[in-house]
Amino acid sequence: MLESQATIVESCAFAVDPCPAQIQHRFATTGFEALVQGLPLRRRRVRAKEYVFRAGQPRQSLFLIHAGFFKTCLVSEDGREKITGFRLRGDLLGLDALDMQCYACDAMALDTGEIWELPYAQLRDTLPDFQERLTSVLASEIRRDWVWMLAVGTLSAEQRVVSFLLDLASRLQALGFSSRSLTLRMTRADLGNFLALQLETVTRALSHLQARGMIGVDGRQIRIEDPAGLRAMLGVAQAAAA
Amino acid sequence: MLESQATIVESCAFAVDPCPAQIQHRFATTGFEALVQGLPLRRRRVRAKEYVFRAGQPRQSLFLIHAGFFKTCLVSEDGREKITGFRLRGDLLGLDALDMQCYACDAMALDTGEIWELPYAQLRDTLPDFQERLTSVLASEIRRDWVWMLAVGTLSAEQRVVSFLLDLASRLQALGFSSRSLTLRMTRADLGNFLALQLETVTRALSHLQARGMIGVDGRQIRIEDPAGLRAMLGVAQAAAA
DNA sequence: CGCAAGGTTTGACCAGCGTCAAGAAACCGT
DNA sequence: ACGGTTTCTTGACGCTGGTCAAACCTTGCG
Repeated sequence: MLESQATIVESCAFAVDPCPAQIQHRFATTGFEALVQGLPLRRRRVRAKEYVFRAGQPRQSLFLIHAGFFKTCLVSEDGREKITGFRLRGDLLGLDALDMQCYACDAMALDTGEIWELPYAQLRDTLPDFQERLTSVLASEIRRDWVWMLAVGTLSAEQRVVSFLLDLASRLQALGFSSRSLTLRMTRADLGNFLALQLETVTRALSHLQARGMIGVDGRQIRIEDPAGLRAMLGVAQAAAA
Repeated sequence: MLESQATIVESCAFAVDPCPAQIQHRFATTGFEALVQGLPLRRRRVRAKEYVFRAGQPRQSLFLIHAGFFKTCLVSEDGREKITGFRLRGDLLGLDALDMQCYACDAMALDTGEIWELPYAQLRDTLPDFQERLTSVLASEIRRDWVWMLAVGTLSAEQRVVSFLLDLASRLQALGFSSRSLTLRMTRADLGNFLALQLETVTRALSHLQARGMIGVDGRQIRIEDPAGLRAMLGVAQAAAA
């Protein structure tokens, strides 16, 4: 469960007693790439550790990720830091500050990549259903956040790591990459921050999963050896029995 | 920090080195109550433990809380449950499912209250800046969630409880209630669920805070005796020194 | 009115994960 | 290629908070 992915039907359907309809949490691709195809957008190449924007900078635009791997990251005034998500191609950066003058978080590239700058005002006035699409993406982002809040609140350290790997794998697969082999572009500390764990705990979880033969770990290269086994660790078995 | 509140300037300003502008995380009142004033809305009274809607039910409307105290709550297919927020007057219920056919979460009243049904399609076509307002509320909700993710990821059990109390107090104050005396409408288990704690831990935190003379606890009645002391527990002191 | 069910508090115990530390490996920029 | 920095791994240890259990209180319902 708790996968957020693109075209693939979301695995986090909800158990609801009294109502017949099923929920499919599908975190759809934003579709913005197709939408803005042909528009004369400013494109910007970025390299690892470069900021797309930082919290507090005046907000003019949204950014559509065309390639690369990014993190968005909240910093409180007393210095506590929280990575709010890792973003891939098709994701929008800056959405969370739509109602503000400034960006609300930092957005940093973890890899070389390319982003397309979407001038907000212009798109709003030219694209007919721009606003509707934005609300869709925002609502989707909220549900995605909730699923992680659920994971952090209810899963053990190792389960969280498994959830993350499966989630990332399926997102990458939706983008056309292998679902078995993936590269973590973030540090263990970043991963721990996102999952509310210490970096040592992340390392230990990965080592342990490797010892059990469920994944292969070589630095940031991860091989998913036993997807079914990993999924079983998340208590799907329990649900299947019901 | 990590307070989400209405008219009051948000205390969660961010420390940002390289950029001059300050961020004020102000979780503004939606303003929807004034906006829909005079429209012939269906109003519905609810009592404690009544559902406004449940995950999976077909979504037709948004609901604006006019009175009462509500929780929204995610349930995964394997039965893990997560309260995603407590909602007060002025908050909208159902926003997170804007792009879906069905509601994505349960919304339950924790108290008698009144909600106003906002027919989505109608408002979209009649109110000029309806979409813009929705995106604002959605973006604000995302930031609010992030602040709690930060809290859960970085604060101790007792600090989380303190954060919650201060947050709730300021939200209630913004609605015209006392900021010193408040009633928790949810159970200890609900509170623990939201803060990623066990109910016993919540109880212990409250007891301990009472023993230190910072709050008064009488069942669900809480008195805030030492707001400054409570805020100091959240590491503001550290920031003030910087 | 009294019982049952749900909610709260407190204690005892302990395990999962955080903390600290040290060493190895990988990744720079020069 | 080299030295320095960052990142990763593993171990030892201890604390925070989870678990289990029991008693008490409140609420609602027959």
